[in-house]
Amino acid sequence: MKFENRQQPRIVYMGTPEISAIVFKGMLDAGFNIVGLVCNEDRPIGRKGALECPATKKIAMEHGIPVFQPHRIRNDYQTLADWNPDVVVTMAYGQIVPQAVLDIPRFGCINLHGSLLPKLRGAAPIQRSIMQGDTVTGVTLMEMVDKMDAGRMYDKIEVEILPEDNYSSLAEKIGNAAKELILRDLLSYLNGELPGEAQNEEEVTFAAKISPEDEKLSFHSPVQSFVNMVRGLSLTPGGYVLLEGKKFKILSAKAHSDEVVAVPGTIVSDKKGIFVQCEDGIVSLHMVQMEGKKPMDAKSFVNGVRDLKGKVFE
RNA sequence: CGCGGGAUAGAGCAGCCUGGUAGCUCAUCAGGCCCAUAACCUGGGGGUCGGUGGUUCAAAUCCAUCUCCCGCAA
Repeated sequence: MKFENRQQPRIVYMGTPEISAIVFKGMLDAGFNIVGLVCNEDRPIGRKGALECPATKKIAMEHGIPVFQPHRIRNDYQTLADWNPDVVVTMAYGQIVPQAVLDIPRFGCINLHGSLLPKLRGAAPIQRSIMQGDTVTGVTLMEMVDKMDAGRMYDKIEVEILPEDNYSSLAEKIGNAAKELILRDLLSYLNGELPGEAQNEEEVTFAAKISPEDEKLSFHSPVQSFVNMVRGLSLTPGGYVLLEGKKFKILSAKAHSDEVVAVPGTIVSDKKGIFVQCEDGIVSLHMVQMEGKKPMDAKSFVNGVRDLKGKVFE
């Protein structure tokens, strides 16, 4: 049989955060028959311990779509099986999907991955692409197999990374590209019109999850790599350095000059901003956030601190 | 009761411990200097000091309580 329209296939969508919600909502708006959402559990967010539900769950509730939030999909997937999907579409679900689940839908499980595979397999492709200074990345529609991001590739969309992009802005672009990709390809995929191609294992690179250590920035690096790290971590979680023992987040920064006039980390000027020495030049900090304070532009920060010039970031 | 920081002019902060009619930097307005300027000089406007009670002759400051914001941990 052949799927003639978007109402026919029974689709289960798996995804948790905002970027995934963009795709999820896009599919709903386009008229796909999504019979259920699988997302991670509600998590206590913030200081009050109030439970916050995933972005995708909010969309599902607005559309009256059943939601399944297994603690461990590895052991708990009967609900998904009961939905009897023809296909499972995943983006940024947040858990490893076991083979037993991959075997449920007769047309398999497909995933939208935020990189141009085989580059940047893994948990944080968007952040890592910025951190390593890439100027182009993208989204890949791929088959899910029992090995992380290793399945056949069916289609891709390239996304340009502009110098002013950070993780947040790029994630939004990737989310929209992913939406476009799934909308144009899903029926073709189900009808067997996308042959796909295997990934070249020799070109594989990995995008490791962002760990707390990754969030600590160092001025002992070239200006451009410093700026790329800041971009890759912004707006959340935000890279930081220490100023007199306190956490000082740097949410945006820009290369300023190639002068070297002090040891890395030294604030060489606090006129109209914060200018800090890096290994091979000076970086200008734009948005910053002191521990316990709101984010503010560097100029405002300077107004409230005396004798900032000459201090050294750790 | 998870730990901690904070709320003072449009913005960022100081003052609070040791109560006595509010100060700094920036922005803004006016004037000046200058070939010129985002630079510099002079002067001005702008604040019920988060809310509510209490102590006191007197509260930004001390006590109680409430609201909101943020960092960490999850």
